[in-house]
Amino acid sequence: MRYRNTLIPTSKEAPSDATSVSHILLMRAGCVRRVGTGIYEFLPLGVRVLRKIEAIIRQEMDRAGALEVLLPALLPSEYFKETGRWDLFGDTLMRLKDRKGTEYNLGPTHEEIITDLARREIKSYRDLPKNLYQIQTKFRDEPRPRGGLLRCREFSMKDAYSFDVDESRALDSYEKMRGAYTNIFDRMGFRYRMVQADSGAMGGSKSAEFQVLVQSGEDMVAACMQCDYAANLEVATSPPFPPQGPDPKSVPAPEKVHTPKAKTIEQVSKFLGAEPKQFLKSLVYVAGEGLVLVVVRGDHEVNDIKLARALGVDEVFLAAEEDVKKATAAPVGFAGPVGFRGRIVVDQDAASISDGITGANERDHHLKHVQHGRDFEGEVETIRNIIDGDLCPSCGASLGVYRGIEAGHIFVLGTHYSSKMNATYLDEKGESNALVMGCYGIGVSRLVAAIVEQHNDDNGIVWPMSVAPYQVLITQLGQEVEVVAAVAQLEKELEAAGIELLVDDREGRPGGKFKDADLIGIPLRLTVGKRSLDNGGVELKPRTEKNPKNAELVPLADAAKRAIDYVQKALEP
RNA sequence: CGGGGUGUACCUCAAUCUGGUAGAGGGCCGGCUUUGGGUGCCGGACGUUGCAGGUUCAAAUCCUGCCACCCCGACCA
Repeated sequence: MRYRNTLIPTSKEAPSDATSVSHILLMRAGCVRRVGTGIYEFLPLGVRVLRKIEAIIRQEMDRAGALEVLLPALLPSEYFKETGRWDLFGDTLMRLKDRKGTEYNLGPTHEEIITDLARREIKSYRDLPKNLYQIQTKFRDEPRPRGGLLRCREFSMKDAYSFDVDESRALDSYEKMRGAYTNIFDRMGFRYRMVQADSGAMGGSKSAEFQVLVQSGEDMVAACMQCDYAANLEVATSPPFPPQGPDPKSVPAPEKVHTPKAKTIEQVSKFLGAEPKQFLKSLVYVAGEGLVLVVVRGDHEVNDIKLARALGVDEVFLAAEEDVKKATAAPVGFAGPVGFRGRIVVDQDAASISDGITGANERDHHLKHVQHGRDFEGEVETIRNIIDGDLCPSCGASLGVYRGIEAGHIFVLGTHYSSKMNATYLDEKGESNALVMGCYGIGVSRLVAAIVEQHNDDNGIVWPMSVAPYQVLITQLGQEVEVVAAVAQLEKELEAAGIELLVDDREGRPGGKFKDADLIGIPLRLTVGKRSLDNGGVELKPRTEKNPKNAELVPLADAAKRAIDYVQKALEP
């Protein structure tokens, strides 16, 4: 492809509404443009990346035995009404009516539609197992789209659904998908972890997320530095700390101390000369109807989702200042479990402190020598966030906490949808059973952004070869006859070898062309100019090589072969 | 939905506080110059200042209402 014949509108300046690296670079490199909040158009360069990603996904899905289908995006409301998700999805569902007033929604995901297909077309155990997938546009009225392609209202997703005779076969299907996903993310050059996730919402029995590790990620993941253990922060665990402090029997009775104006853990610990981990941090939460006093170690933080799960409620949030005053009879900052009338929940690592410091429920006062089980009662749960340095529950090594982008999610669904929609098959005995399902998603357009988040430098994008919009870029400097001829010769040889080639044949100064080359991030650059030819050939420089002086000068006759070798080597597994 | 911020040329932004002919840089078109990391100069096109009201001799600027977008929190590929 000749640059003059394509449309790659690059820009020196970052758009004002972009904050994430991927958003800025995809815009600057002319890959995408914003049309509305959470709605993007793909320009030629961006589409090529998208198609590369899709091709890898298709290959691996097909190889795992999945069958590609294409379901509609425009869905009559009856399907979502049948499972109750017409109401459950709430505002997130994009709804519309036709001229007759019939209700529709745009598909946010396709469990209902695929289950409908299955109940019509899959009748016998002989038809099983089946795994059907599609790559298709999804619509969700997100409360807050953000980060460019990272979180959109219209986005491309690969979704697959497996159907099996029973739970154990469903697990086989799940394992196959796990393997396919691993191949997919490996081939795209990601740094990622497969993590345990909270599978509650979808009603499934087993699930894992594929988290791409980047600073700008929305999710928090605790991952072991030694073994494979990795878990979403809301499900991550760590072994209980050994009891802290002196022998419990030797601890004197609680003693009230005056701590004027010291409210935060930091202030009080400084005032009393104690460490934060000796504190019983007490927080008042609203959970369902009532208030709950939550106690964690001073250097720990409460995880709201873990807390809600422990309490058996949908959600919890910190009580307002007024409610705290009412509940503790003291200003915020002096709450404590001793004498607190109401429900108390204690984190296991706070419960094991034998000699703790905590609020006295009285202005400017704290209590020393406080001990769970002796001085106050409270249900013991694990409700704190895992932090850097906590121990791995699997192997005992150190955990690290990372930010991640959820790029894929795999679930065993069970019969959640099939039983609601009466999707059954006949087994060998002629008995009717519900199909056992699994579902498997990958955010395809999100992957474009995730790749850029992980593969960039100060000058722009650095595409991995497997997903690069073009594999090789020829930067032509000058329009002299011998330069034009050399470029044409290289172009012919490379295209004959099936290399995806972009030739920057534009007029313009070298500086600008080099800047654009780095920005759009083609993995290998061949520079052809009068100077290089006089020096003996063309310059070959991988995008990963930052120093232009390290470009390699190769004879014109060898250049094409060298480039082809480079591309092939980069594509090897 | 709560909190914070921004709307001026295709893009990035000044001018708004203190009302008085709407500007710069980049990009784009034309010319000269330059030619290995965003050359320099000259000329040119591009605007209902988000929308609707109001105040005023006069509104980008002040007032009221609305809309859009971005960021921080509760959901998700």
